[in-house]
Amino acid sequence: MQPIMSKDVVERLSRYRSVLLRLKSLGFVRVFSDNLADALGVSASLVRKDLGLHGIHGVKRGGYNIETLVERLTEVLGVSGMLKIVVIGCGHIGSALLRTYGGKRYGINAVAGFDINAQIINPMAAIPILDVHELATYVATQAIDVAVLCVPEDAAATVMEQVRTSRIRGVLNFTAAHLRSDAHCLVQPLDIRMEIEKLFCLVEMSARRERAETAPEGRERGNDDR
Amino acid sequence: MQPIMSKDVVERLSRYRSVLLRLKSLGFVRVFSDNLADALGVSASLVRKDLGLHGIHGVKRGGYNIETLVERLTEVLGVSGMLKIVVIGCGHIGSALLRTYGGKRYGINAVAGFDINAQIINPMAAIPILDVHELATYVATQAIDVAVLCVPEDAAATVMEQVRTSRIRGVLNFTAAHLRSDAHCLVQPLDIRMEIEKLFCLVEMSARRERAETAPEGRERGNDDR
DNA sequence: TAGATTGTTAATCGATTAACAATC
DNA sequence: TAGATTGTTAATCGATTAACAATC
Repeated sequence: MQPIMSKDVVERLSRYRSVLLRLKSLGFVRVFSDNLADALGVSASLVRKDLGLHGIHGVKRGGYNIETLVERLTEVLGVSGMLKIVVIGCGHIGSALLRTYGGKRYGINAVAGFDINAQIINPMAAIPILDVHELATYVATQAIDVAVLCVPEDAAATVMEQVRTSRIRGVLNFTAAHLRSDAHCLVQPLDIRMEIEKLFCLVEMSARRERAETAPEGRERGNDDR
Repeated sequence: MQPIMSKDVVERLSRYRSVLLRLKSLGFVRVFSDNLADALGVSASLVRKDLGLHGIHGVKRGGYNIETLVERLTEVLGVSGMLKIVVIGCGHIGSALLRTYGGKRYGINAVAGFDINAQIINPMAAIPILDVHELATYVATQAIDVAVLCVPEDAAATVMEQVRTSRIRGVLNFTAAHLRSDAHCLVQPLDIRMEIEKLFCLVEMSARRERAETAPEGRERGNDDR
């Protein structure tokens, strides 16, 4: 009933769901595989396969009911209810995430921050900021499964050791450090610097391609790119 | 000489480079395809192919020279020098990015922020925060190619229209809005909420799998997951 | 020389799409 | 009914890996 999903499939199901929530809020009731395919830039076959493989079926000629489709996707993805997270490292990015997701918005609830800087530790705040040493205890009592890691790169490995001894099962790693997943804890990298770099690279490449297309067909140095 | 790269290839080349910079800083001089393969979790064949396809060659038995490898990758990726960006939308996340990347750290230089809120506009600050209406003029005179979009989701489409009329060629989209790339401007999504959601989903799935493995072999409801 | 690593081809693998019968 | 859309199979495509000759 629950086939093992690749990251790509999780990504697509999550995007289907996001698109469907929008359609629903616009008052739409039904959707066709074609519509979802257009929205994601994939083929309609793939949409139907993605859904069918998870036991989600439409009706021939009538498409899919958005309401039930969202329900089923939420179930399959396991993202019903508030997703509770803690933020480890309350610097610029960490604090921003606490403020953004501290308000139970977007289905996510950042319930606490952790840091080593005594100056910013404040257990009495609406969203408490605690000492990292209390992490294991806190996540155990509060049943937290997922943490967002925003500490300085140098500190990442050490902090990650502490995370591994806790009940945390998933880490979104905002640091540039290479942290490995293990059987107990899944680490997902999200390196903003690298994303910016990749973007520059893709932009530069598309510029090169344009130049190549605009340029006359004549052979030039290094034109043997085949 | 410059084959068209898929996003996956760009991602890998960028990661090779990042790993190599670390090795270099540790005093390493040579690296084998095996090493890079281990670091990224791919095969050594793929590493050699990735490099070879871009005219980067090692020596049999001697591996690759890290120094020249980094140079060549930097060149191929087009990420030499400071990468100048502007940040559009200076809320929690936007401000955090300005502060993090405003200091020419990490090879990235956030040179200005843009917002519509008159209260936070401050053209005299070290990193000026300007009115969004000045965006086109600013990026034209300062030769900015890439922007990071951190406005509220509702505002994203409108702001993106303004971005499209500017010289901006690449946008890192932190909003949840679905913004399309076009021939002129490449939009790269980075939806933190969705990343957190995906992480929860992957964690949940790995938990399910464990339960399935631990559980006795006996047939149960929904055990026909094949 | 013997051993190790690259460069490159052929094989494999998985993901995606095309196509079409089933059917609403 | 005719037309449209699903569900599903077979075909395609691209990416990755295995394997090995070349060679340092």
